[in-house]
Amino acid sequence: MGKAKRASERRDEGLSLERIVEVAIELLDAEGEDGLTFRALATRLATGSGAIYWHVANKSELLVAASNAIVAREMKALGTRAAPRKAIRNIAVSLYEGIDAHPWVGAQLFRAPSETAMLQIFERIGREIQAMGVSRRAQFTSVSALVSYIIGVSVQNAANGRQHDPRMSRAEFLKTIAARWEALDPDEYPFTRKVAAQMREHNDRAEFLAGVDLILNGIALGC
Amino acid sequence: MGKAKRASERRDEGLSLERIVEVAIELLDAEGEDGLTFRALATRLATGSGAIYWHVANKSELLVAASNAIVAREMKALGTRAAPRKAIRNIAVSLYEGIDAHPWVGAQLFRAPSETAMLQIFERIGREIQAMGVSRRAQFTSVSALVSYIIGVSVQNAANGRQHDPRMSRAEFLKTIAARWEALDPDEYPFTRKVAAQMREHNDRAEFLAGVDLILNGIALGC
DNA sequence: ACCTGAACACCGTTCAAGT
DNA sequence: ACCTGAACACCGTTCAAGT
Repeated sequence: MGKAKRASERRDEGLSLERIVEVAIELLDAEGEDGLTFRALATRLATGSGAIYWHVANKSELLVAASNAIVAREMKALGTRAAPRKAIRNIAVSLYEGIDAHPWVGAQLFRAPSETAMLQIFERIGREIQAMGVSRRAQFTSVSALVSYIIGVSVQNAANGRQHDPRMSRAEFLKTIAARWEALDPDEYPFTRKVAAQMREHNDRAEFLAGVDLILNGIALGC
Repeated sequence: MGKAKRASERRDEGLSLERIVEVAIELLDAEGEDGLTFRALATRLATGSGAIYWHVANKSELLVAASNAIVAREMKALGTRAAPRKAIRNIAVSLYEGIDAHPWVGAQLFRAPSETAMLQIFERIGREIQAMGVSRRAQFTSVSALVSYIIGVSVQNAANGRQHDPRMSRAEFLKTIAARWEALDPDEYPFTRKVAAQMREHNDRAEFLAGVDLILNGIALGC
């Protein structure tokens, strides 16, 4: 052993999959999904666009690798010691914030659900559900529901963030939506009109966690 | 009144937004998201690609219109009379199956969450939550969680369906995945290995509905 | 007012040619 | 084994010209 795997560390010369993925992530974060082109990538890597194809089969594979890298990073950063419910909330928040910071990960997770990424999340939540004492036969359903909810809301939140003009503040944005809700047809949208005020004041992250708790309560009922 | 709005009915001549959207949906259903190009659309409509731009601003707007049309159709087809919990399950199943039959709707709902589509779903579920007697202050959170879960899982399910080779049966597919789960590293994936058998036998639609019930149970606890 | 279709700018991907 | 970069096929979108 000893210096056996030095090669994987610093290599300023030549391309490598890691280097390509790293620069792809930079591009995606800086300019969004449309910013990632093989031409832009090649320029930043000071090479020809064809060279990238030596290390990666196509763009879709590159996106999978990039989003796997983010999910793995987020999961690794998690502390390991917390009570089960608290631990699940931590995992949920990490993913929510990770996807919020890298919205393209969300899109990717949905376009081509990556098994490796999903498995990591599934496993972490599964262990906590087990620790909560959920019955053997309810475990699969409980974990599936939680994972789906957490990923689903995180991705929707990230997609929503890209929707509105970034010069508008969050408060202004909510105000605009709430005003639109209040102006809806009273016969067609009675309920939505009634909760418009709550829409104006709600906090997305808090609602997300409230939803996680709702599911956890439902799960706890079963055991 | 009387024959005042006849013009909106049959017009075999000339283009119209409705006609364009209709053909776009046919194309999307038949050949998937990549099949929708302005050139293919123009050919099917027997016109030039530029003509379409007279009726629709760009491709993104066309996708929004097409997916709104599907959601509206699905919501309209719903019966109106059922007990609240049953009604919510009906809405959930309609969306799940609608998105399963038109996977591109799912992708679209996430790429650019359409306010009109979301509002329709939010309103329908909201009325039922109100009918369940959920307290005023818990209503917004309850409906948000349900809508997020229902849309999220439906979209993920549709995306998963496009993943694997269509020649493989569902049972074969699950068997393959379960085998892969069982072969995972015992130290890194103890939980996932343990539930691999349940993965092999689970039914996606049933798990989806079980998740809805979990949330409904959590909601009912609060009131 | 509405349609036509060539033209433009820009992609992902391939591949013969190089080192 | 790995890199280069021109070439190919294919997009969305625009726009001068038509009716």
